[in-house]
Amino acid sequence: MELPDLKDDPYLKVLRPLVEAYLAFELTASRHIKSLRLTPSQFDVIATLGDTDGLTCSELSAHTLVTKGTLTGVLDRLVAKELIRRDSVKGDRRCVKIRLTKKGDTMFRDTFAAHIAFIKPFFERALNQKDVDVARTLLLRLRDSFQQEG
Amino acid sequence: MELPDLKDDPYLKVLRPLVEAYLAFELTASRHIKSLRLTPSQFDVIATLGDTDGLTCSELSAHTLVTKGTLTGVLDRLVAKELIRRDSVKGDRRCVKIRLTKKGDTMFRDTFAAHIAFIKPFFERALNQKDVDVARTLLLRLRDSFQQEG
DNA sequence: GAATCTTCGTTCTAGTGCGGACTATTCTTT
DNA sequence: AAAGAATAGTCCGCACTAGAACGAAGATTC
Repeated sequence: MELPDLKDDPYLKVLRPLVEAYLAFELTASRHIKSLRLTPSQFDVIATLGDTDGLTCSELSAHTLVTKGTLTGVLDRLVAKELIRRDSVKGDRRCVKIRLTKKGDTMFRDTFAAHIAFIKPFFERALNQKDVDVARTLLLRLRDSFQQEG
Repeated sequence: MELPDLKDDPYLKVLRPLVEAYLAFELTASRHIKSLRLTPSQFDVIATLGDTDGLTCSELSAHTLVTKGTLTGVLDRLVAKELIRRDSVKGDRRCVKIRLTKKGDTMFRDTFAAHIAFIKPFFERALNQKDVDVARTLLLRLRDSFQQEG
C-alpha cells in the first residue's frame, strides 16, 4: 500500500522511506529465495523449523508471518516437496507436529547460511555500526507506536 | 518473510526491526482502509488517481505497488464499485485512461485526508522531528543499497 | 513499406493472504 | 457426568502477488 505526495509533512516524510526500504529488501531477499526453488513463506517455515524438534501449526504460525489459514496450504506443498512431515502428537489428538525431513534439514543447512550471507552485505554497505543502533532504536519505537492501541 | 534469530549479528539486528516496523504500520493502515470498504490495493489506486486527469494502466502500476498483471483485476472491481472508469485514448488505441468517477472523487476527498489524519499520530508519538530526519536518511540509504545491483 | 522491436493492457498459473466457518478434540464449569 | 467454552487444524471465498505469455497496436529500422 502506497501513499501519494506527503513530502510537505515533516512527520509523514518517513513513511515512504520506510515502505521503500522494506520493499527493496523484500524484493532482493525473495529473489534469492526463489533461486532456491522456495517461496518466501516456504523459506520462512523451513527457517523457523530449523534446529527445533518440530512445532505445531499454531506455534509455526505464531513464529512466522504465515497465518493459520494459509499455513495448511504452505505445509501441503512442503510435504509434496518432501521437506517436512506431519507427525501426530501423543496426548493431544488435536495437534500435529511439523518436522523437517532429512531432505528438509539438508535444505535448511545448505540454504540458510547462504541466504544470510547474501543479505548481509546490503546492510553492511548502507549502514555503519552506529547507524545500525540508531536505526534499530527508531524502528522499534515506530513499531511499538503502531502496536499500541491507536 | 521472516528470518530467525540473528540478534548476535551487529548488522542484521536491524533487519527484524525493519520488518516489524513496516508490518506494524501496514497492519494498522490496512485495518483503517478496510473500514472504508476498500482493499489496500484499491486505496492505493484511488489515492494515486486523486487530483490527476487520469492515468494509464502502466502509469498507475508505476506509481503504486500494484503490478500490471494484478491491476486489471483491481480495476475491474473498482469499476464494479463505480469508483473509476476506463476511457479510451485518442491517438493510441493500446492505452486506456483510468479516471475517478464523481463517486470515486468524492471517495478520494472524504477518505484520503481522514486516512492521513489517522496514520500521522502513530508517527508523531514515536519520533520527534530530528528522529524523522535521521530515520529517513538511514532508510533511504538502506533502500538504495538494496536497489543497487548486488 | 515490410520486418522487427517495443509498448499496452489482458490473461494465465501457482502460491499467498485474511477472516470466518467448520469439525474434532480437550479443558472448564457446573 | 453433562454442558459449555476454548483450542487445533482444515477448508472456503475473495482478493492479491509476481512473472510469463499473449495479441493488438505503435515505433523503428532497413
